[in-house]
Amino acid sequence: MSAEISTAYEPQLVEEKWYRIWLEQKSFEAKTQSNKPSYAIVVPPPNVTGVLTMGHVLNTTIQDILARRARALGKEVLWLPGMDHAGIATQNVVEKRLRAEGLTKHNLGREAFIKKVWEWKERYGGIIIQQLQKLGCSCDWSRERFTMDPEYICAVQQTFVDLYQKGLIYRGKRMVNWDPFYQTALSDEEVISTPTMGKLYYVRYGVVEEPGTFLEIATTRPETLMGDTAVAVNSGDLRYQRFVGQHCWRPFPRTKIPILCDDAIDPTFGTGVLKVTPAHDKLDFEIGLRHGLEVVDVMNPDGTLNALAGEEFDGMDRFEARQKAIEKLRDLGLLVREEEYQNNVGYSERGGVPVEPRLSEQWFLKYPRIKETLQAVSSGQICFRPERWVKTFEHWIDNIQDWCISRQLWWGHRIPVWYHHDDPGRIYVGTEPPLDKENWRQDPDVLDTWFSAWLWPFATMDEETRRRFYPTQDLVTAPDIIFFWVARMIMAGFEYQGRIPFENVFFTGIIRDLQGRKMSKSLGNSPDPLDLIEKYGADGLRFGLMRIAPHGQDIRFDEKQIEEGRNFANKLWNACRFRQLQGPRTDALAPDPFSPYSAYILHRLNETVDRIENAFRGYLFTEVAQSLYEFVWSDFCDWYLEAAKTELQNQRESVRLNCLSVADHVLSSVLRLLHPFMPHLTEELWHRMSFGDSTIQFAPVNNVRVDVARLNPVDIAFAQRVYEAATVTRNLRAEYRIASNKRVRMILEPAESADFSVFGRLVNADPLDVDPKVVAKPGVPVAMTPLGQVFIPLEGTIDLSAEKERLRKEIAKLELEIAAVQKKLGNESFVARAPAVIVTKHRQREKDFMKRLDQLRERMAGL
RNA sequence: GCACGGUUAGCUUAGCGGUAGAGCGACUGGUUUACACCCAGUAGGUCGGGGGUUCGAUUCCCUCACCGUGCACCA
Repeated sequence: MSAEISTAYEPQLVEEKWYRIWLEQKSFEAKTQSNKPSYAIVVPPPNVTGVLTMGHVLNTTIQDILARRARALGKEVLWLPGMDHAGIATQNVVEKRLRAEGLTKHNLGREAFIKKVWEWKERYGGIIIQQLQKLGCSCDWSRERFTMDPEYICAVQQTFVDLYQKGLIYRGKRMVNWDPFYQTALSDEEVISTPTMGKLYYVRYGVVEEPGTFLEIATTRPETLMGDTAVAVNSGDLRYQRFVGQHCWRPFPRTKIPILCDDAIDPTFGTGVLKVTPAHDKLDFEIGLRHGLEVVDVMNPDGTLNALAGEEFDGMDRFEARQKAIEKLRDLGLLVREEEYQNNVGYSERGGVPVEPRLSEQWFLKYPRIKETLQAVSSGQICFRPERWVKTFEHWIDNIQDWCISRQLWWGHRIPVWYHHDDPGRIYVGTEPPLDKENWRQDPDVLDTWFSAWLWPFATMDEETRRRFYPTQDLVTAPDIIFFWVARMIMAGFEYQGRIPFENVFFTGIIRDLQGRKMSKSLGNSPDPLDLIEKYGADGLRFGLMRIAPHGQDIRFDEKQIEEGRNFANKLWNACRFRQLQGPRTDALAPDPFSPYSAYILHRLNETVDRIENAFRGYLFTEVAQSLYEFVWSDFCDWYLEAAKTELQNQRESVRLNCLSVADHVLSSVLRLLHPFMPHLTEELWHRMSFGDSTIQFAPVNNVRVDVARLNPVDIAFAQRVYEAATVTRNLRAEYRIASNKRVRMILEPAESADFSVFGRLVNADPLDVDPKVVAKPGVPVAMTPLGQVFIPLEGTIDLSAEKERLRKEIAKLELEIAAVQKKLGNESFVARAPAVIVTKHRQREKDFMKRLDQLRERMAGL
C-alpha cells in the first residue's frame, strides 16, 4: 500500500503525471497486429487555428469515454486524432498578422504567403492538441494527421481527378453564393439565412409604349436596378396582361427593357411586378435564362459597384449605393413609397456579411452515391443517435444540389487543373502537372475545406491501418455539421472504400449559457475550459459535464455542475482514504458468508453494473455517470461505509477482513467502471490502493458482478430495513432538535430478533436498549420503523403537547395517503381492470399504512 | 410556411401509463473512526394551458401558447 492519502484530492499533479506516463507507455497506440477485436473512432478534426471550447470538451470527452470503455472491454482501440487546415479561418488569421506588419497577401505573392501560413502553423497552429491532452484524451498521437499532410493532399487530388474523370465534377458559370468580404464562392451550406429588418421600396418604371403610364414594382434591393434587363409579371395576372411585349424605362442608366411574363412571379407579392436582374438574383437569373435576357453584372467581387452601374456608382459600396439609388429615385419622382419589411438575408457563415448572389465560373460536384447514402441511414445500417436526426438528414438528401467546391483562397488544396496558355479551352486535369508545364497555367483556386474533410475516415489511415480499423465504429460530432461533414463522409466511404465509414453517429447537444444562448466569442459567455481544468481538474470537468449532458439535448452550462464533478472526485478519494486507513489490501472477496450490509452493497453493485451496461448500449452517458455518482455517494459512502464502521470494530478478525474484502471489491470495481469518465483520478487511486500492478486502462470490467448465489435475499432485505429504520429515526431526532452528533439513549421494541448494533450506530443511539416488553411513558417520542418502534426517552420534562402535535401531523399525513389508496381500491373498475400485480401492490400498501396508523393512534391514546 | 426538439421544486434536471426523484440554492442542527470539496434533517411541485383516450395520464393522442433548431420563401 502506498503512502497515506492526503485529506483533499489535488488533481493538477496527478493528472499531468499520469498523462505523461500513458504517453511514455504508448498505451494509446493502436496495434494492427494484436488479436483483439477492433474498435475505432476518428476525431472530428478541429481547426488548426482552434482553441479548446466547451463544445470540444463535450465532444472529446464522449469519444474518450467510448475509447477507454472499449479498451476495458478488451478491444484493440484506435482513436485517430488530427486537425483540419480550415481554409478561410487560417488564411484570415495569417492575413491579420500580416496586416499588423503592414503587409497584405497580395504584395507578398501567393508562394510567399503560403510559406507564411506554414510558418504560422508550425509555430502557433494546433494549440488545441496540447489542450486536448490536458483533458486526458487517449488518442493515438502517433497517427495524428493534418488535412494538408503530403499523403492527404495526394488523396484529395486523386479524388478530384477521379470524380472529374467520372464526369461528376464539372466547371460551370452559375449563380453562386458570394462572400464579398473574403471574396470567395461558398456552398449553400455555408449561408445562414437570418431574419433582417429592411425596407420594401415601391418604384415606378415608365412604360415606353404608353408614356405617362407606369408599372409599379416592389424591391428590397434598389441598388441592383442598374442591372435590370427586364420587368416580369405572371402570365395569369390580368392587371398587367396588356403590357406584356411592351417595354419599360429602366430609370438609370436609362434604357428600354422588355416587359415579359414568367410563371415564377407570384402575383400576390408586392405589386406582382418583378424587376429582373439576372446577374444579382438566383430567381432572376433563371428567368433570364428562360427568356434569353442580357446579364449585366454591376458589381465587383468586393461588393462595390462597377462602371456598368453608371459613373456616379462606380466604386461605391453596395449598401451606400442602395441609399444613393433611393435618393435618385426620389429625385426622379419614381419612388412611390417605402415600407418596413422583414426578410431573410443570407449571411456568410465565416465572413459575417450578407452573401451576394453572383454569377461566376466555379467547380461543382454532382454528389456520388446519394442513393446508397440515404439508404444506409434510413435503413439504420448507420445508426444516428438520437434517431430524430435521420429526418433532418433525409430532408437534406432529398433536396440536394450540386456542391460548389472551388474557393477563391490561397490556403488549401489547389485544384489540380491546368489551362493551356494558347487555348484556354484546353484543360488538363491530373495529380501531376502537365509535362510542358510552361505552357499551362494552374487553376488559381483551392477546394472547399470540406472537400478534404469528407475523406477523413480513410484518408487518415495507411493501408495496414485501414485493413484493420476501417470502417470505424463510432463518430461523435455536433449536429450542425450533419450536412457539411457526416453526409459527405458516407458518400465518400461508399465511393472509395465501397462501404460505410462508421456504424454509429452520436450527435451531441450544443452547450448554451444559463440564458440559453449559444456560447460564442463575441458574447463572451463561454468559459475557458483550461480555467475550469485549473480550478476543478480535468476529471472534475469531464464528469461534471457528462452528468448534465442529456442525451441529444442542448446543455445549459452552469459552473456549479463542474464543481460537483470536483466534489465527487474528492468524495471517492476520501472513500479510498478511509479504506486505506483500515489496513492493507485484501486479496479477493472473502469466501465466508457476507454480512447483510455487505450483501446489500454487492447487490446494489450488481444493479449498478446492469444500469451502466444498459446505458452504454444506448449511449446514455449521463445515465452512466449518474449511476456511478449515486452508487458511490449514497450506497457506498453514506450507507455501506457507515455500517461498516461497526463491523470494522468487531473483535473477530474474520468479520473485519470479510468487510474489507467487500470494500475492496466495490472500490476496485468503481474505479474500473468510472475510469472512462475520470481517467486520472481512477488511475491514481488504482495504484495507491494497490489494486493492480499495471495501468487501470486495460483492467477488465466484465468481472465486477458478484455471484447472486452468494447474496442472501433475506440479508439484503434486512439491511434495507435497517437503513429505512435509520432514516425514520433520524427524522424523529431532528424533530426534537437533538443534535445529530449527540448520543442519546433509545429503546427499540423489536419486531424481529436480530443484531441491531449497526442500527444503533447509524442513529447515534447510546445505549440502544432492545426490549420486547418496553412500556414507554406517555409522551415519549416514538418512531415507527420497519425494525419496530423506537423510543427516545428524553431527559427532563416530557413535552406532552409537542409529541401530541407531532403525532397528529403524522397521522394526518398518513390518513391522506390511506384515503388515496382506498379511493383507488374502492373503484370497482380499478380492481376489475387493472393488472393484478398493481392491485395487490396497493392492497399491501393499504395494509402497511393501516398498521402504522394503528400504532400511531395507540400511541396518541396513551398521551 | 414545413419539419424536429423542449416546457417537471427558485436554478440545473431525471422519470415517460400505476405512491413525482436527484443535485445546487434556501432553511435547521452538526468537527461523529474518510471527506466542510463534508454529515444529519426540513421546506419547496395543481409535471406550460385546454381537450381527449384509459379503471388510472407528468407519461399516449389532439390542440393552443411560449422557447430553441433546421429547411423553404425571401420582389
